[in-house]
Amino acid sequence: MKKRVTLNDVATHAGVSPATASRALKNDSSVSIQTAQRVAQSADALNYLPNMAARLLSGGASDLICLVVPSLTGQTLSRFYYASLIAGAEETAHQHGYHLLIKNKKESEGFFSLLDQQRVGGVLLRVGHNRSLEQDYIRRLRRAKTPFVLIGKPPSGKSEFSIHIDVIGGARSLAHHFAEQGYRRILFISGPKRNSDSNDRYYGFRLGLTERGYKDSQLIFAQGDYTPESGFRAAQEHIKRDGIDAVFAATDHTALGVITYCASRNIAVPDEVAVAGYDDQDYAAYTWPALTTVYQPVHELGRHATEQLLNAIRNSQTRSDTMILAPTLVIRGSSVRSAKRAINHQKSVYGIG
Amino acid sequence: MKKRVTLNDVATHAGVSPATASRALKNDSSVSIQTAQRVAQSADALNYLPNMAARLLSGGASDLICLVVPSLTGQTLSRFYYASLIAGAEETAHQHGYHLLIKNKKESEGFFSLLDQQRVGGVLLRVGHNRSLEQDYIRRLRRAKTPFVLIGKPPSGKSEFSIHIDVIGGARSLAHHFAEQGYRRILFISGPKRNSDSNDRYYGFRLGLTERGYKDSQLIFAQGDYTPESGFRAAQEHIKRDGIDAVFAATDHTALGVITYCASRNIAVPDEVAVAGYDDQDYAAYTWPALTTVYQPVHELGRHATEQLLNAIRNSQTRSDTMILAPTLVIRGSSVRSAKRAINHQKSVYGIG
DNA sequence: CTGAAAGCGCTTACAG
DNA sequence: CTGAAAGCGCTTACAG
Repeated sequence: MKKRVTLNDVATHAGVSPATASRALKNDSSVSIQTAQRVAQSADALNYLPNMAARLLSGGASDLICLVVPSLTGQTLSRFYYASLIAGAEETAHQHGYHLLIKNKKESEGFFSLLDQQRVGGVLLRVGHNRSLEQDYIRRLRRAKTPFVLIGKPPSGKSEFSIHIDVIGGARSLAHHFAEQGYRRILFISGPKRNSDSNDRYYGFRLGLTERGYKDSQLIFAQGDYTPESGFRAAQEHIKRDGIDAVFAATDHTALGVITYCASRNIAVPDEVAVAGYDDQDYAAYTWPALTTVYQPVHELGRHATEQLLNAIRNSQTRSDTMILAPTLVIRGSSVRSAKRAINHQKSVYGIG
Repeated sequence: MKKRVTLNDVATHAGVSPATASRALKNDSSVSIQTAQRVAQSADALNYLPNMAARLLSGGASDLICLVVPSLTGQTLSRFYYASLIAGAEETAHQHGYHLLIKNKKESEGFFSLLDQQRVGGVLLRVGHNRSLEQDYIRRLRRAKTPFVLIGKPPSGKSEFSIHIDVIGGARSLAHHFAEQGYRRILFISGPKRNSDSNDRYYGFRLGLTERGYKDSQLIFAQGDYTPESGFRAAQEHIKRDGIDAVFAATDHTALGVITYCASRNIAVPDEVAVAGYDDQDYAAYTWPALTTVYQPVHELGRHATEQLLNAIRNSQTRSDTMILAPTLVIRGSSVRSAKRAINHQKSVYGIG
């Protein structure tokens, strides 16, 4: 069993002191270029890997990044979203030699102890679910001087680096699409109360309708919770009673509940009632009819957030920019009323000739 | 800014040496009970948290657990599955004071360096996708003497601790259900080639049919890849040509493609063709008709795997048991041929009748 | 630009 | 059962 190679070995090999080797390896500008090169070569030749425990103990930086998310299983939305987010973050972290730690937001003590011990080099914090808890996190992060990036909109009043998807814009463009199709009485089925994503979807959707001259009375709000069941129920309660001709559900899952309700009651989609969702889940192209929805670049969100964080770590700069990613409206059969066109659309989706 | 409290502080407070305090805190049997209690109280009183970097550097054990998964985004199956698995593992790890690291299996160098440096206390390795790579992992894990638990069936010939869901049993019980319903010509749509899960679903399903007296010629195999699209295509190719009256898709996603195909061709489900999937995705209860499927306790899988790993870490015992979790057959409307009602629904829903 | 030295906070033989 | 001491592998003032 060969001994692990240490900084000392590298230093000896390069003919310098461990101190110099240490500096050279972290690109300290005080080291001469030739020395730095020599050390780099030696490290390479010996296949040197720094011992993180030692580095950490003596005040060095950690190569761990922590992604803090709300419960992975709570809402039906979450699994899809967070798996993509984690994948994007992990991939990017790995490319830069970092490792990704996952923490549940509600387990704050565990996280804070990590922070107090400076065990993580940076933090990705998903926000928008529990402002006061999130404020606690931000406070602790600041105190620990640990770089962080917020995923979602930052709690108001603070300026942090944050990144989010333009949810309002996505919902707005969907409203414009509905307007083009000429729908007159529209049902919106929300996610859980106080969920900022759901609120933004409602806000953007209403904004888009207003811009197209709709009146408040043409938009009906139903409380939902992101589940298919809540979509089914809201459809059941409102579609007939309120003469609804189009439904925008805050989530594809919820839209699926609406489609199921319509199927069970012989209500033709989209000809009697148009339906749209949000998220572009895996299956959205394969419901019947295929579901109009908004694609969110969640994987890219994970990537960019991590890249920004690594930037902040390396430059120890505290920027407070906001980065916004654009979603994409995906129009499918469930919201396009021209029957023939819809059929053709289906055909092309499924490669039917 | 208050100084961090160290082992030394605890030792002083308890009136013992740091060495004794260290031993007491890790329940070394050589410490007297009274001393151990006193130290524990002091640690409590001072709110002591061990410095993991220091512990690690001096040969102590890590409080990190690493979960190694194949790509989180590759197959459509994966997101649902891995988000649940991660959630179960994270939750359990946290309860025991451990932190969870996520690694992509294909990024093996990063993982191996973690291993070589003894930075992780234990590893959860998801297997069943790439035997030779997985063998490499196991070899390195053994060499590093790092405790690990395999999630999935272990590569043959080796005895390791492993845990998996009884996929064969789940598919078998679904076959029995199909037999009860009296279906005569059955289409199976697989996942990707060489995917062990998919193979097990096929194997178990065929076994179940054989047990009920079916002949080989009554079961038709179609190659799929877990996507809805592959379900649509396989249905298109086989259902009419081969006179299929029931379809078992290796995944709910794929089953959804089959249902969509049937809807697009006015084929009544389940009255003309019964459909079943596997996984019990969030939406399975909300397709039309609701999808018969097999629920897999993935969250529990994550929990149990982590618990077993922590056991192995604490007792430094090398067990080689296999733990098997039972799936649950969930019978819904898509496979139960009861009614005129269903036919009428179908007709009106899709504007036939 | 470089080196000698102290120190980070623990663990673990080694003595008693 | 307990303590003194060395050491884990790095980083970083402090001198030059």
